[in-house]
Amino acid sequence: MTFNLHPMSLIIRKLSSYVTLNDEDRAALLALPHSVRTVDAGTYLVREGETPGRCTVVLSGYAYRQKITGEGARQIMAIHLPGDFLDLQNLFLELSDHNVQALIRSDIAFVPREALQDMTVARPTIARAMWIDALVDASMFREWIMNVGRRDARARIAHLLCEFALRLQYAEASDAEGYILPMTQEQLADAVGLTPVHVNRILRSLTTDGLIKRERRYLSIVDWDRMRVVADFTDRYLHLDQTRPGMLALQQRSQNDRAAPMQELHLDPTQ
Amino acid sequence: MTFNLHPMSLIIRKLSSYVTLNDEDRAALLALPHSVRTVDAGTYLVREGETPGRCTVVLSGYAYRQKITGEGARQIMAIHLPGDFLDLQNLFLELSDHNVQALIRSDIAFVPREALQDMTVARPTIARAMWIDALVDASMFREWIMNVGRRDARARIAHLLCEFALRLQYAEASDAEGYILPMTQEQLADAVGLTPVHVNRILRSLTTDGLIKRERRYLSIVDWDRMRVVADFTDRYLHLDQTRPGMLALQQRSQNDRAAPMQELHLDPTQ
DNA sequence: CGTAACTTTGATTAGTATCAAAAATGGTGG
DNA sequence: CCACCATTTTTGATACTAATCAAAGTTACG
Repeated sequence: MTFNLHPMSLIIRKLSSYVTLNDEDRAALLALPHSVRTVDAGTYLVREGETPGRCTVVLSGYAYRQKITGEGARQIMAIHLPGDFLDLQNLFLELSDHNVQALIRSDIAFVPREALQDMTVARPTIARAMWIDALVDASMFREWIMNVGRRDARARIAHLLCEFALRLQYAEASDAEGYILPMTQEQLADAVGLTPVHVNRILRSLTTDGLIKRERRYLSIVDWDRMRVVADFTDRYLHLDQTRPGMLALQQRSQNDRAAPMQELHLDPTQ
Repeated sequence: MTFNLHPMSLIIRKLSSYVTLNDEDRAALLALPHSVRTVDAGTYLVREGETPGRCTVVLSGYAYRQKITGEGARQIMAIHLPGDFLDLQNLFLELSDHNVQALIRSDIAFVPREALQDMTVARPTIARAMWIDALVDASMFREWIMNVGRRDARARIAHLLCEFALRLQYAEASDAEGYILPMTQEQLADAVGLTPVHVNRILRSLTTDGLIKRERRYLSIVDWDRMRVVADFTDRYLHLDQTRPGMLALQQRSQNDRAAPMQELHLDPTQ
């Protein structure tokens, strides 16, 4: 899978989902200095403890954020799709607190950090969009804390599968039927805080229960209604409802097809 | 515990830990419209699904971020200390994806959301500081994902206790000996993804093993060296190393006293 | 000083991890 | 195009951590 478009067009598309860019904004983005490289699966894009001198953007493929505990256990904290910025999380922090790796062979754009930092001053609208992007990432981190902290194995895995389906659909990187799950079961396990063996068993149980279908790595969610319940999935945390010129149609569709209102929570925890 | 200083001075102090504010920046902050209110424990400061019309800052007391699963289980995703902004996470997002509540009776400052948004355009340095603050929050979220996903019960709890100790010390809200743990064991459980019963057992085992000491809610870490190992704790994710005029002394001290170098990880996960 | 909230303890169960190994898949070079 | 090897997925048997259920102490508070 090689990348043909102008790399910055993907970024423009992404930022346009958060704010309305004017011509100058677009011109500034197109003028950003950058290089593009194809990297193999596993290539480190950012390393814990280092000061990234550049910001990276996924053009094609996937990347993931990861840390290793003192015991050697790995926790995956995020998966990134084409169009995602990888280093807004580090843009203003001296030392990276986690690793970022390519999940599969991917095309990556590299932009000098200073160029982006300068842009945050020169072009407030772009700054705002990048800020929003970082906030949405943070929201996903919060949901993952909940996923791993308070849902059982079945719900955790189902939740991750739902999240992928929706994000890929929004990124227009999947057909309506399903998608190619880009991760091994071991990586899945590290994303949901389980063992690979257990992930395997749950995946099959989801399959035999008629919630999902799998052929090789191709996965489709067969019964969205039941799946949403099992996964305890609501898409609010993805913040897909921001101003998205030109994406409203898609948004509508997804809301009808799959995001039918779950009954509202009105729990009032004692404190 | 009532709050006597000018509310904005706390914010200035906080932001100064990330950037160098000039007189105009300080003046702009002091001129921010705001109100102060004392709220009881449990008071909701932000509700999931709502659009917060104001940004809140903890002046005294504590606040926490929280979500409830469909099954009714609560996950606490962050604890905030005096000086922390609560709504930078929502500043540019339409609907809040989580709840924020006061942990104990607290003094809270409310700033109109637009006033802060305007400031991000008018005063880039302040914008940058607020952005950094949000990024540090995100870093803490990542660490919590790892805590809850890949550490066992003992390490999880120990880690949280270490985090508190360090953050409180930096906020100069604790003496050198220890601190008042502001949470019930049930809340602790919800922060680390365990049951209160199990938290209780682990706390005692940490006590009998001579790692911590407890009198009522007052907690002190007796053996930092062993505690750091048990907790798998490193403070990098707190990003206390940003430019901090006037706080270098404290930082030095903490590095000598408690943050002695752990042996570096050089694990190279297969991918 | 009485009551609600919180902490502590015990006994049992459930959910995942661990260990081990076989089957399937994917890629590579001959 | 096939044989081979590494990786990934699947399965089984057992161990263990943490959850659950239940209830007694303890502390905080009006």
